[in-house]
Amino acid sequence: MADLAAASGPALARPVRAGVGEAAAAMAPLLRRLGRLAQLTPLDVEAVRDLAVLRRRFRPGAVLQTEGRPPAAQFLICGWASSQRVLRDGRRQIFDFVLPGEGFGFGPLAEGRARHAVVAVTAVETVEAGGFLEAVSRARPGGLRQAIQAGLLEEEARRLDHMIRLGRLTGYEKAAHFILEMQRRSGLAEGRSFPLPLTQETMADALGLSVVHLNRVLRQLRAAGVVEIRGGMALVHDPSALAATAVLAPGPGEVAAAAR
Amino acid sequence: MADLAAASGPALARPVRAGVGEAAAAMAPLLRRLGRLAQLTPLDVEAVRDLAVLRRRFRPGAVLQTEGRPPAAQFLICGWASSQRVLRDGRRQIFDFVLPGEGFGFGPLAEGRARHAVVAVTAVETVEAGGFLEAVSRARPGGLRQAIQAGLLEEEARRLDHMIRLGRLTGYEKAAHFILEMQRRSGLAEGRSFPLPLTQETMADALGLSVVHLNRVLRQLRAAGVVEIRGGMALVHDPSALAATAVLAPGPGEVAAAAR
DNA sequence: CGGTTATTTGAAATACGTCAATTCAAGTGG
DNA sequence: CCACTTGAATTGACGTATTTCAAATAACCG
Repeated sequence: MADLAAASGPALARPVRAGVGEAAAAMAPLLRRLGRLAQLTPLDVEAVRDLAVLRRRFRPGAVLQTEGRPPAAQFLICGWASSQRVLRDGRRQIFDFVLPGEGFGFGPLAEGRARHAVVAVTAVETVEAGGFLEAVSRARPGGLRQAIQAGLLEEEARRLDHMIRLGRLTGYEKAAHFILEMQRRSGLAEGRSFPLPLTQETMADALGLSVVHLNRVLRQLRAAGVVEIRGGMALVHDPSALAATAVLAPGPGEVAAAAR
Repeated sequence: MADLAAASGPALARPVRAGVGEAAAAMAPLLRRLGRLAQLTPLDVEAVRDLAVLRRRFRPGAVLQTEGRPPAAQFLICGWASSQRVLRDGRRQIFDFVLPGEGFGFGPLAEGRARHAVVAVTAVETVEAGGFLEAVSRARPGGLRQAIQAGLLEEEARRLDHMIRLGRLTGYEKAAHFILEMQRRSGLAEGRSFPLPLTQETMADALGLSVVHLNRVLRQLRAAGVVEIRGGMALVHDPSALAATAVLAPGPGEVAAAAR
């Protein structure tokens, strides 16, 4: 379990304005994801590209959104962040991760005070998207607005899966379930490997396990030839075994088959 | 753990149109709750009262909303329901409960297919609120729309609490945490007792525990003189001990004090 | 009252957490 | 290039939490 009180000192948010040169390229992950969620017009793409000027850089442990404060809509350009809460006695629960191209602080829940903190897990770059989004979506209700909406829907679905994972899966199943979700999310579900830059402590706090137990469960998955995590990458050796172990609700496409 | 496959047979949704006579009185719980969430105009109140004609009755176990189908916005007039999902092997996770006066199937998530089923836990009465809501909120953006929004925010907050409960609390803490949440939700937080019409099996499926273990944990809470559940009522003997055991995020009002 | 469902309890097995130590990997400064 | 540090991954031993199985009440309902 992470002692976050100790970590918050050296890792305070330290924004750094980036140059404008490599702006367009940096926004690629965001455009890719938004494009998958909805059809974007050339104007939408332009607007997103312009966000690059607002890039800010943070180091691991930096607090991107404080619990109890009104949240500001942001996109994550690169790196991973966690949405989490820490109890008084130090226990931590991670609710969700924010991957490159994903956003946080959006949605109707954005009004009032944030119910969860968002913390950089790796080095991270963000762009503010508050006022921008309002302007764009008001001008043209399609594209971007729809993409954000779709993103919120996915987040909602993930949270339900996460609750099942936390409440009704064993440690072994939790790990498999989590890795499978991350594979699907990475957009590299076809390949055998994808980036998973999380420490075991972080994963443990997401899965509601102790670090030691997670470690053992991962060893079992490795020994069974199912999946292996090494050097920030997950290597899926046996996709079907992974899917079978992760009692996951059938993915999109498998739904129709299961109905029969 | 509930074997819901077996239960679904005799408990199919069986709507029954209710008379119009006692209409106004029946909507009291709904009006009370909506009124707490936002300021309602006399016109709003009128509109809600008119919903009474659409009342439908269900028996315990009836499916109010099917997973995978497009949801229909509804209010629960009386009785309790659970929002849940059941795994292929019978394991069940309850995400949330719907109490009298609360709604489900609202929000942006309502588009597309429902990610969770809603099932009557007790005998239940509902009213459809789909088209009605659209009409009212479009005509006047205040009151009702605001109340629904506030309800969604509360639901969101509850889910985060639920995740912490599932992932990071012990069985003993889970039970206390849950009972405290239900007390606050009942609107009877001042009194020492409030209705809690759930079987231990249902609570266990919400808390991610086995029925047997929940039973033991409840016995401990009873023996410690903290709280007792009997005959569908929860009796809080020692409120401060209950709050201390439930590692719950401080309630509204305690927040300011904790900030100092 | 009889049949069903919920609660309760005991005993045994397992999953999981904690404590403590060791190994491993990646810097960092000499 | 080599100590030397630091943080993460790994392992063993042990204690506790939780589940499972099985059975015995107890409460409910027609």
